[in-house]
Amino acid sequence: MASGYGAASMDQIASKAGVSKQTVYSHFGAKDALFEEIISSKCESLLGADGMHLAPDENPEKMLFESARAFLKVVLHQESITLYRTILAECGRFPELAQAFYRAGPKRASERLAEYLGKMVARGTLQMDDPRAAAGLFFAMLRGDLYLQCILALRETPSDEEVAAEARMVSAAFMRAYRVPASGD
Amino acid sequence: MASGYGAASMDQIASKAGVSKQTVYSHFGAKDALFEEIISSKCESLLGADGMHLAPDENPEKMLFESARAFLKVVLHQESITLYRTILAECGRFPELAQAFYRAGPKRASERLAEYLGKMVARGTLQMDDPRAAAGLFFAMLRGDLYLQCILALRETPSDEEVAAEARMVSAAFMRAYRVPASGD
DNA sequence: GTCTATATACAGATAGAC
DNA sequence: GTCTATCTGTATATAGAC
Repeated sequence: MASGYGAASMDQIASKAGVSKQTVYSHFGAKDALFEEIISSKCESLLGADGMHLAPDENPEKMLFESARAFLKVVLHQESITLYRTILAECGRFPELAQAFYRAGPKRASERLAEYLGKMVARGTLQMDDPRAAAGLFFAMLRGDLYLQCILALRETPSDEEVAAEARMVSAAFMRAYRVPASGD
Repeated sequence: MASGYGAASMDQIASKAGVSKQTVYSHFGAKDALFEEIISSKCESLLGADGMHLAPDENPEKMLFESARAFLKVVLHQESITLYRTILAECGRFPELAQAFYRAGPKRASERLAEYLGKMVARGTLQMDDPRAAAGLFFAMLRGDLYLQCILALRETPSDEEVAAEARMVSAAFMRAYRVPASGD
């Protein structure tokens, strides 16, 4: 994960695993098969367990804020960032890994939020034409400047306070865009 | 650009350039120096010329829509996507390239938009606490699901119509979040 | 099953002729 | 300045002993 597909040699891998190279080949057959197994496994373990608890009876801005914080916590984690970089670097050679990543992460999270937003619209708590598009925008806003700087390795992993502030800003902006307007607006 | 730093061999590069390997070495000295020259040059040529014409006297939603379209046109271009993937893959080995990318692209665009948004706030056309944060959210929304799918090579480059629709959706959402509320709201 | 030793290929970089 | 030929290291993958 630290070196990427090309730079990580089978010698290094065997050495770090404390076994010989032949043992690695006995278990996985070839380098590309080992790589696919590692990456698809990481997609599930890192992105699979989302911490979103979208209770329809709670205050929606609070729910959005907590979801935002949980999402940022996951995607800003160093392992997720390394995973994302690795998949992007090799998505030409291993297209199925990009799909596994997309489905386990962004797609799943967006679908769950869209379902919640749909309920809020039905209740008259929020107002929007397309809950799926709105959910996409919500997570897109969370992949903002802070995320970009972390992905590009231009800054350290943010503190919990910075993450909370970012989550607060995004959930507030989302609410301004999709709240139910007061009468006269 | 098509292979990335590790997989692109100096033999291939020399062959594609129609010269011998020694000629490449005479001009650039080493592989890393050649790589840095290519990438930083691409950062400027691809991201430097932004097509944003932010006229303060025009309708702000129209200005935002046109800026959104121009931004998407650039970042969804195949060359920009390849550049971004390459920089992410090598940002550990070449941190200064990530900086050059960030400054030439996201930072520059965001600063220009923030300046425009500040003017709109001063005029009372828009309403927001932090124009820089709002500008960041605007471009973050444009790096949404469509962008993510292109980056991950999960779909083809979108048509002009799809780009326009995405730009329309984002500029509309931005306006809903930052418009000046009517009296009574 | 796991090891050491090796086959084969190709990488980045350089020497020296023209 | 540009070429061909070569040095040196290291990669993936395999053979065969224990």
